[in-house]
Amino acid sequence: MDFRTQLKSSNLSVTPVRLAIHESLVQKSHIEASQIFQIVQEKIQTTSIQAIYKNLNILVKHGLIREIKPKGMASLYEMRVGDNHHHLICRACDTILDTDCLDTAPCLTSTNPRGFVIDEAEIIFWGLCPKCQSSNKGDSL
Amino acid sequence: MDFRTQLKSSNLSVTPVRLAIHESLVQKSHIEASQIFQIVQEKIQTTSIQAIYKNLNILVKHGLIREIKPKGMASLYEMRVGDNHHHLICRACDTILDTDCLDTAPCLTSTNPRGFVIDEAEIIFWGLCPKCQSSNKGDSL
DNA sequence: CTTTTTGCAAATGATTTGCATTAAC
DNA sequence: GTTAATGCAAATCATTTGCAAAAAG
Repeated sequence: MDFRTQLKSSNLSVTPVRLAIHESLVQKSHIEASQIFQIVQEKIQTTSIQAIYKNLNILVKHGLIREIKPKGMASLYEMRVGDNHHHLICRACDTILDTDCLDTAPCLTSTNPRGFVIDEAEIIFWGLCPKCQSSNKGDSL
Repeated sequence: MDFRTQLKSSNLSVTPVRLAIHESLVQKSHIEASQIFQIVQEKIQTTSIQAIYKNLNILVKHGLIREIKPKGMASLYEMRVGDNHHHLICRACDTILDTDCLDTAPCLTSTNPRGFVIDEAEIIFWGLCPKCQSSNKGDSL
């Protein structure tokens, strides 16, 4: 499904800024808001970093883009969502690579995907705790 | 090894602020700097949030505490380090639970640890990429 | 007595909010 | 026309930096 259609499906307006954000993320994955702003600005000189942030938040909320927040870095954004892929980050140069799920539990085995020497595997599971499942708290998300 | 000893092993001074930070993290895990500040302040009224941050950074760097940075939240700190445990976060109430590594690859199976209904498993592998292994970049870390 | 840490003030960086103008539907 | 998005300004929040005074070794 193309991005315009995705926007419409989420009842979001198709605007030049949103299309430009999409383009920037197709061009380069795992980039932060300020970098997106720079790329969008080339097309739309009058845009603002605040509009970028507002849109990124909206797009994340509607599941059109994904946000990752590695410790020590600003939030990074990417187009790939809901495909259970993960990230390899180099401590030295901040290079970020996508990696599909490994067959063996990655927190136990220091397997060596893409030539990385891994010293830490950090996993966060997002969901609803037992209490919030039974209450209505989950509904508003 | 007790915390004073750990500090000395890392050539760090044993100071009241550091001991109070340690106490606060023993008291409650996965708390952010401002919460640590509040707890430390009860003991040491004259302390400052900046001293807390400086110490947290130092302690993280020396591996005495661990930092986690879930998207949408401030950095959280905990005493458990180097034991390959991971985190379950409730989207609704922000409850955070520790979880040991699962036997099956958690990104593939939406297993249900601790009663959580998991909708996303986010993994970040930290390490050195092939290029930085061969250069001297990794040495300074 | 030398080095490290602290407390304070100020700065920075990332991100959010409010509101009037403008563009999408 | 009505609703949603934009651009701008200002505010907020998390975090860092610089420096002189105080505490630790």
